[in-house]
Amino acid sequence: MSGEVQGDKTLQDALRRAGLRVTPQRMMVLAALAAGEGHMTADEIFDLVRREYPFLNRSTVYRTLDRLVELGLVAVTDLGEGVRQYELVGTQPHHHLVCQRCGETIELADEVLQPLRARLQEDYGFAARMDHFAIFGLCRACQPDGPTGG
Amino acid sequence: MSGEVQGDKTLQDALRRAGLRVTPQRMMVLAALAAGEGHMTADEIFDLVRREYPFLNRSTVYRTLDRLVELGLVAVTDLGEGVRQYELVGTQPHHHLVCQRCGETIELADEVLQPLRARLQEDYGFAARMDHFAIFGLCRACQPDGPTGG
DNA sequence: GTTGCAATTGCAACGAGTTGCTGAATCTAT
DNA sequence: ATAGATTCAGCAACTCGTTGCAATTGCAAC
Repeated sequence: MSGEVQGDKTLQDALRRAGLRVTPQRMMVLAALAAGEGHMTADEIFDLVRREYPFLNRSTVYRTLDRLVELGLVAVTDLGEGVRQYELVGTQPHHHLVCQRCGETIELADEVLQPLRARLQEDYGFAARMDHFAIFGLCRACQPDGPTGG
Repeated sequence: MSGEVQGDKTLQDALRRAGLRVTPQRMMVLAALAAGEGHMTADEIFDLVRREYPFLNRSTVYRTLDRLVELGLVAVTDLGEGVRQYELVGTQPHHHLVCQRCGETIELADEVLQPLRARLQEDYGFAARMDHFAIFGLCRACQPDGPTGG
């Protein structure tokens, strides 16, 4: 990842504005996230960065990801696979319905969550951060027989 | 066992109906869940059961809890504390808003999630299992431009 | 009561993620 | 460019949770 990725500067600024230091490790984690399309696990990021910088430590990756999530630059999601998925925020937000039986995941448009988000803000004064959400349950095929069936 | 709890029979039946065996370990895990009020971690359950039955293994607790969750008898929630919370389903379902900054948790009535649940069923044919949900974000006090200014 | 078989347990080893500590690096001010 | 203050990286050890395997147990049929 020796190439400057579009947005590097922006991400650097975001770190600075939050009072965080800009370190090579952080930039490399960010670059890895930008290089990968969609979700990445911490380990995928770890491996990708280590191709160029083999001294990076696992805990650094995790700590960096935690900071980025706090900042709202990165979204974490537990899709129930035993590993968390990380993703740069900034693209179109989307979410997932995960079937607990067959494992299928259905993509969910963000607008479906808007009413809930609005209500939480109004009634509870709570700013829900649902950048990349996972909702568990049963997909159509795995449901017993619908509401009327048995 | 000294821990006969109201509902033991019902829970036994539920296991049987699901084709699962009724084992002392399972009943003890269930009894522990019934004894504890509200959420319990796997370790709390483990410790509680081991007071009477010191030979119980950790993995048995986890596997039992997994089965119970599959059956819908128990709800798991990750409140972001690094440990999962388990709770017997059957009481009034409730959920939590968790502030990522100060850690405060606000209880959320189940009815707030009904519209979302209904829409997921209608539009996606997906039966969301939200027994005990955690939604992360920022509470009123921790929001940059809150009512009292930032 | 005994038998047979599948489900379940315990064990040990593993994988993901976290934490306290110390030396190193970043940033600010000069 | 340098010094000082403070954050951050790397390490190692730890916790929570999972998994493969062999021995055991629950349950139903005899």
